[in-house]
Amino acid sequence: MTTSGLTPTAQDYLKVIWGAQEWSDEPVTTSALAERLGVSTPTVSEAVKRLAAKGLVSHPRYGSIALTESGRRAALDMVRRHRLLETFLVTYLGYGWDEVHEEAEILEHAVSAAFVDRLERRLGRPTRDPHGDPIPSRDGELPELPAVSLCELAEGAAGQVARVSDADAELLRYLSGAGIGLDGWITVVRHQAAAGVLTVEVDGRRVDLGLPAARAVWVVRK
Amino acid sequence: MTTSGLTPTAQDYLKVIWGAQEWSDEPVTTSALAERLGVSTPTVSEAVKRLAAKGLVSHPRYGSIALTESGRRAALDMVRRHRLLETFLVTYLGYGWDEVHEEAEILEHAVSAAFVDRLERRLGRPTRDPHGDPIPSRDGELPELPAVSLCELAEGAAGQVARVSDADAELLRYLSGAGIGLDGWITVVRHQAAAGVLTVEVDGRRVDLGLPAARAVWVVRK
DNA sequence: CTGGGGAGTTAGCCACACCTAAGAAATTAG
DNA sequence: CTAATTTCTTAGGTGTGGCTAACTCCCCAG
Repeated sequence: MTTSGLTPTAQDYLKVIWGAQEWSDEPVTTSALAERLGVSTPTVSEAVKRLAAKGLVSHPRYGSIALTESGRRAALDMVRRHRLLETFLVTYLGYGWDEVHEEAEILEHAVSAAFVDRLERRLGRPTRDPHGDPIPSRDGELPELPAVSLCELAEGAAGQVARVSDADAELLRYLSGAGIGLDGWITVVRHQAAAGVLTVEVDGRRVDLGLPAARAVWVVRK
Repeated sequence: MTTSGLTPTAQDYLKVIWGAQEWSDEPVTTSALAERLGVSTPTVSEAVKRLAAKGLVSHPRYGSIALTESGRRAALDMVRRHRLLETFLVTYLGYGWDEVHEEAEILEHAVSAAFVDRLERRLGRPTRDPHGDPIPSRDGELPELPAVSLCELAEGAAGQVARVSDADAELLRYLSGAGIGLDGWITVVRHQAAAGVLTVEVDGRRVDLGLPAARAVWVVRK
């Protein structure tokens, strides 16, 4: 219901705006959206104008873009679709966790609400996707998990992997190769801030992670 | 490969042209396509012009529209996608055979070639969809089944249901209710051509079918 | 063999989603 | 506090996919 009547492009904009809002305090700007969506700023300007006309976002001239309540609902519906689809691709079709994002990105615009509900039931109402991201409920609830980035962990501290950013498929493959996967245990051995390297121990093996990699891995302490 | 680079609309046109070519000898006209696609004739005219420019169809001015070889390949790829998806929706998500067509109609444009191949493997390389329609192979082979419409059967003759047209969901529900399903046995009891009614026997029960219903059911004799 | 009438195409319009180039606003620098 | 720079928007163009209205072509009937 909430996403019907929206074009795939509009759905994408809402999802990206939601993500930008969620993961940082910086204002959501035209250029930031253009960057993430891979389009020019005028294209974003026009699209945001259309979204505002539909009451899905607010955008004071030259100001920061924000979702309205109905915009947020639509965005979360897309996130729900995306994460359920990723779960399906892994558990039913045997995709790797590095391969699902692109496919889900397209499929999320194509499946019906009935499909999503059936899929959720069939998958056993999962609470997180293959990367550990929580799956929003049908009514827009999004469980918050108490995880922190590997970077936040002090030397000697250990944690269980709860979430890994799916933004970079290459990185996901690297992490798999290093033995890092969901629910695995990691101990931080040494911070080398200057070198931008974090040494961790996984399954008794030592692994050096660059800062981007370390930032992408979220763990639950202890 | 063969369908990539085509818009969903173009894919739909090709599929409909293929269907029109396949199921009747009548020339494929602009107005026939407009009818089936639910758009105006000028819209079809423009779209066909674009398809012809891409070498997917031939259309002599004011003449009949026909697929080229590459057009046929693309159309069959869409048919393959559609039928595999219908099979999936029934076997994995528990859809009824009357509910799958619409959903597959959208999904067929969204799934990747890799998805289709994985799905086919996962489903055990099925040869027909939930309505008995044969599923084209990846290289465009389409098994022909030796079935005839119920109408062709003489009084007293029996046959096994091999294929039911999925064009009308209402009709599919009616047939299910009457106990008619894939692989079931049917005996023709009486033709009443004047009344447009065919009396058949299914599971020991007598059922009266109207002509549209009888035409939609295909059986293998004996 | 000439007129209609119906089918098909062209013309001209709108919306969406993209672009580049140019102009307006806000912020930052001097 | 002006000036320069960055950022955003407007202007104008393209392609796809729709529409209605008007025109053109083909064919059949008289």
